[in-house]
Amino acid sequence: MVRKSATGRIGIADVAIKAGVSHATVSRVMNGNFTVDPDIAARVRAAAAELKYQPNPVGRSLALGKTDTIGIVVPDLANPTFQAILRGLSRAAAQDSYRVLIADSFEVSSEEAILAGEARRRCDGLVLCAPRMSDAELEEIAPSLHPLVLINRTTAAAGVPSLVVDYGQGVQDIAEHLVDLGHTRLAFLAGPPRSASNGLRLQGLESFKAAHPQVEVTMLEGGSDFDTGHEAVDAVLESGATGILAFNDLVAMGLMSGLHERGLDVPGDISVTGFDDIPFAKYTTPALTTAAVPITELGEQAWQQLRALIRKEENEAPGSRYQPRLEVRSSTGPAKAPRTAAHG
Amino acid sequence: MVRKSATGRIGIADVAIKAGVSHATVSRVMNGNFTVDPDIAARVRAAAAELKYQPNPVGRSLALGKTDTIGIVVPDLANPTFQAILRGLSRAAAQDSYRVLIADSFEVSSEEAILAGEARRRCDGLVLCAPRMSDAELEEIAPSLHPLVLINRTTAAAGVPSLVVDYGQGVQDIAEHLVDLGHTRLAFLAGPPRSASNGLRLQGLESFKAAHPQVEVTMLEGGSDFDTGHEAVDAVLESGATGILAFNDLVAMGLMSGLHERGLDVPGDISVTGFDDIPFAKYTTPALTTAAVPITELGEQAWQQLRALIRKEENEAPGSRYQPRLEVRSSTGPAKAPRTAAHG
DNA sequence: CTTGCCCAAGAAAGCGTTTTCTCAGGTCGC
DNA sequence: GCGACCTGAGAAAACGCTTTCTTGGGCAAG
Repeated sequence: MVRKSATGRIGIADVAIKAGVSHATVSRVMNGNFTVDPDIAARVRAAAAELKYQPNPVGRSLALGKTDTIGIVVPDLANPTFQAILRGLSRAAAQDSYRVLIADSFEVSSEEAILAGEARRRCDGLVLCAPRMSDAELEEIAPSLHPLVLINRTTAAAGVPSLVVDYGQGVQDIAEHLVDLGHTRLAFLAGPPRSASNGLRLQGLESFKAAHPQVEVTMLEGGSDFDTGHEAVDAVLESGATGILAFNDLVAMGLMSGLHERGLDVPGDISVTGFDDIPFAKYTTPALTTAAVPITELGEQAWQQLRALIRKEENEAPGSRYQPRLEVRSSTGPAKAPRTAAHG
Repeated sequence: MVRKSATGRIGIADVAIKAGVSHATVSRVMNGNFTVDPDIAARVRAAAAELKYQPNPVGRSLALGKTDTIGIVVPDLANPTFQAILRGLSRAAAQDSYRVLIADSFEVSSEEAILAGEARRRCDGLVLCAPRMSDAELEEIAPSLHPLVLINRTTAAAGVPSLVVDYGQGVQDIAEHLVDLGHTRLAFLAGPPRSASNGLRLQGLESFKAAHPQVEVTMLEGGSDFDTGHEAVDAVLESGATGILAFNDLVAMGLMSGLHERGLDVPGDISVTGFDDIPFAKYTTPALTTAAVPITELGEQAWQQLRALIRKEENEAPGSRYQPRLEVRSSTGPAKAPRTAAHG
C-alpha cells in the first residue's frame, strides 16, 4: 500500500515510489523544472494526481526559508477601521498568493511586542497596525521585525515604511466646516489615550484653536466605540457646545443615538460629526458628516509596501500620507442660537 | 562571530556553541525537559537570552507535526457577521496559544475548495464558515479537511461538527411578531441565492405561511449588503407590504435609509426588521427590531469544537444549534390600514 | 575508437527543530 | 572490587521538502 509516511499523509516519497523515480525528480516536476524528461514528468504528474498529492507547505517553508504568509497585529479586531484594513490587506496579499495571519492584542499594549515577534517569526513580513506601545519600545523592536510596515504610526528605526492618515488635517477640516455653519462652541469627544491617531487629532485641534481664537473648544474624555458616544450625552450637553466632533464614526453614532433618546434633533439642535467614513456612516439617520479615510486602500498599500520589502526591491516611495476628505452629509447644519441664550 | 546559520538568524546551533553543549540539550532546556543538569540548563538559558534566541516555528512545526495555527475560510470578510465570528474564533484560539489564518473567498464558490485545502495544509484545523459550495462538493472534500468545523452548514461526512443557527425559527418569530402587530401583508427581502442560511429562512417562511394562510408574503430578490436594501425600496413599495423582513441587519439598514429618503416613516408607514443583531442595530434610528444571533459565541464555540478534534478528545456534543432571540426595538409598530385601501 | 562534454536523474546535504538511540561515567549492591 | 543498573548528554535520525552535488550514459569531435 501507499501511506508509508509517519504522518499518515501522502508525501513526496509516496509519489516518487509510485512513479518509480527519486524524490528529487518529483520535486522538480512539481516546481515546473523543465530539465525533466517529458515522459517521466508525465508519469510523475499522473502518480501525483492519482494519489492526490499536495506538497506539505511546512516542509516547503523550511527548505525555502519563506512561508508565503504575512502577519498583521491590530489593537482591536472589533474596530471597523482595523477590519477594513485587514480586509484590504488580505485581498491584496491574496492576489499575490500570500495569506494573512492575524494577531489581536485586545488593546493590551504590553502584549504587542511579544505578539508581534511571534507573528513575525511565522511569517515573511509584518504589518503593525496602530500599535499602542511606546515610541521607544517600537523603535527597539522594529529591526527584529523587518520586513515591517507601520500603519498610523511612525518610527525612527530605518527601513520601516509608514502609512499615516493626516488626522490632524481631517479634524481641522471638520472644525472649519462647523464654523462655516455658524457654530462657535465646539466639543471634541476624544479617543483612547494611547492611540497615536488621537494625538494627531488633538494636535490638529490645537492648530485650529490658534487660528480661531473666538471659537470655544471643549475637550471631553472618550473612547472608540458606540457606548463611549452613548454615555457621553450628558457631558456633551453640559458643555453647551452645538458642534460635536466625535473621535470616530462609531462614537458619533452612539452619540446621535443618545441625543435622539433625549428628544434632541440632529442637526437641528446639535450638529454631530464622525471620522473614518465607515460603510455605515452613509446609512445613519441623519446621514453622518465625517472625514473619509481611504481605509481599504490603506490595507492594500500596506501590502504593496511589504511586498517590496520582502522582495528586497528598491522602494521608491517608502510610506505615504493620506488626506481625509470631508464628507458633508446631513448630521451637520446651521447653528441655532446658543441654548443658554435661547430666551433672548 | 555568531551567525553561522545560512538564514542569518540565530538558531539553536548558535546557542549550542555558545553554551558549549549539543543542539539536543538546548532543545531539551527550551522545552522544559528536567533531565538536564541545572548548571548546564542555566548556562543554556543564559546563552539563549544573550543571543535573544527564539526557536524557529517552522522547524518546530515540521518536527512536531503541528503548526499551532487554525484556518478559517469566509465567503466575505466585509460581512459583519463573519467578522464577528472571526473575532470570537481568534479570541478563543488565542487563549490556547493558537493563531488564526484567514482566507476570504470573495463569494467565489468555485475557489472555496482550493482555498480550504491550502489553508488546511498550513494549519492544524479548519473552520469553514457558511461555505457556498454544493452539498456534494462539501461532502467530498470534508474528509481531507479534517479536523474541520462547519458554521451554518451541515454535511453528511462523518466527524464534522456543525454549528448552525436556526434561521428558520428566527424568521418565523419575526413574522409572528409582525402579525401580532396587525400586519397582514409581509415581504421578505432575500439574501444571496447560494447562502444556506437564506435557504433556511425560506423554509421557515414556508412553515409560517402554512400556519398563517391569511397572511400574504411576497418574496423579493436581494443580497446581503446595504445597497441591496437601499435599491429594494421600489420593489418593497410596489409589493404593498407593511411589514418587511430583510435578509439581515445590513439590508434592513439600507432599506430604512431608502425609505427615509422617500419621506416614509418607519415604523409609522412601514415596519422593518433585520436579522443577526449586529452591534450597529441598536443604534440605528429607529433602533432595529431584529433576531439576535449569539455570533461571537459562535466563533468561540467553533474553537472549542475544533480544539476537541485536534486533541482527539471525545466530543460529547458534536456541533450545536443556536436559537435566535427576537429583539423588539422601534423599527416595528402597529400596522396602519393598507395603503391601497386608505381611502376606504 | 577513444576522449571529453553535456544532460538528465539519482544521491545526499541541507533547512531548524524534536526525539530516539547510544554510550560514557557514576552508583549501588553483592 | 567487579558487574549490573541508571542517569545525563551527545550523536544521529526524523519531519517533508528543495537544491546542490555526483554519476552514468549518450553523443559529437578528434
